Amino acid sequence: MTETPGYRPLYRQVYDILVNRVVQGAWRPGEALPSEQSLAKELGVSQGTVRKVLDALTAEKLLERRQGKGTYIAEHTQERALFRFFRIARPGGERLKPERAGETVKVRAARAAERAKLDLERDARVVEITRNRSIDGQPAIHEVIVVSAQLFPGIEKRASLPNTLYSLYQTEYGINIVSTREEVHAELATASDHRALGVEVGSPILVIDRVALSLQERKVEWRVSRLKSDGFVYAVTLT
Amino acid sequence: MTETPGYRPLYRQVYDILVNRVVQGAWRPGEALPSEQSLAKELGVSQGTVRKVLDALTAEKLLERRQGKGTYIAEHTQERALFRFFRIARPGGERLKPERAGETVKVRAARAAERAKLDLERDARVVEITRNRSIDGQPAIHEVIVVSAQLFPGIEKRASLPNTLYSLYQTEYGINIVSTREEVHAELATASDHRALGVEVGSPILVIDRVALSLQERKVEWRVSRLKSDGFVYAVTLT
DNA sequence: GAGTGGTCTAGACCACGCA
DNA sequence: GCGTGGTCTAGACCACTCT
Repeated sequence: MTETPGYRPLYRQVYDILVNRVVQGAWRPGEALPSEQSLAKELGVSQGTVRKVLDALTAEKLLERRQGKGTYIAEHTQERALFRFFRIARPGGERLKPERAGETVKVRAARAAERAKLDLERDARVVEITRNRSIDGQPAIHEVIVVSAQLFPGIEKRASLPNTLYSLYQTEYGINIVSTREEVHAELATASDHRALGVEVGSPILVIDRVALSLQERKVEWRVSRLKSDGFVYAVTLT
Repeated sequence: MTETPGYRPLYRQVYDILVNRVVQGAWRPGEALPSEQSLAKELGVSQGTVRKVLDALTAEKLLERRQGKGTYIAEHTQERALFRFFRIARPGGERLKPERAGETVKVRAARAAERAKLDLERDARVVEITRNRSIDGQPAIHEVIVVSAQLFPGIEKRASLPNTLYSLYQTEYGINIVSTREEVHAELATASDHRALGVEVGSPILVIDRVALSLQERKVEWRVSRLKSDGFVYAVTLT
């Protein structure tokens, strides 16, 4: 995948060092990094080189920079995580916030499809979270979320899971979700959709199949969301 | 929308100057810009400042830089335009290329919905392009594309339109499409879908509603694509 | 070898946040 | 007033392309 470097720019090395530190939890979410000057001195490079790396990491939304204050580990707060990866809106563009409306959690052996999606070992176990979500008080989304039980030990014993799981992954397990790959298609509502969403059997349903990737490109979560299609759209801006 | 600058960094001014030149067609797609040094001298700034701007424009995919050669206006080639904004794939991720399979073009008065979507005047006229597309020889997509007749004079008289309209917009009309806003939802196939796509009435259809924006954030094109849903997905990576 | 973009440095000054 | 990030400069050297 990655080609032979042959030549490895300084800022690339600095980049790897800093990413490693972040991954290893050298700083907690929300915590400030050392200043450009001190990082530069410590790593033996110029401030400009450190700056280039910090800017790149900021563009990747791993860090946040505030003039006059410092550079911080980006936090997957409820708000931010929600709007970064939650793409459901009203036709025309109005952003929506889903509320939670029922959830079940269980641990079981991984199925073949799950092992394939998440690159799991043959005897791996997974945590399955099933949740229904409402928008404006109406049932709208039914989600099945699958993660490796090994990666998230004890997650099934938590009393309540946050609305945005990604902030939990980050703060409790040190796993940063930085990107997702989604595939969207249309289906007809089944009897189970009728029970979960209150739609008629045979009405159109939008199905969103998402794999969430961590900073190290590891496949961390598989999530299939079934969305009632009248009054909602899946909205994306491509650039 | 835009706030008062109050303070306007040099590189911002240089950015605006260069974007204006590109928009005004100072260089043709594929053509090389002057070197960093000569731009710096001409604009009275340092090479580093010019570089920052050129890097930013490269990130926006408006320019391409090649070490040892120069900086070029990015071309919306068939290949690149296709893969940049065409998000249809096989489940699992395999990218697809659509073939054209029938097209009609007409000019008519804009409807209210079209005026709203494209910010058109009350008496505006539009060009409507209806096309069917096949994938692997099977009808798969039905598209209705609407653009302002004023923005694209004579486009309806062209003998044949390219597979990717965006390269035509760029080379013949100097309009660069840099982003799109898409809304995806599910519907049931109608009789017209049955005729165009060969699917049964009542089967699930993925509908993609896209507005394409030019460099100046102008709404240039409205496109509604109806996609047969078995065997195809709308695939996107969020970061 | 000449010319281009790519990396890196050292140092200056500006804008911002805070004590 | 101090420390932070943000902008800008001038100059050096490296890597790549073409002649």
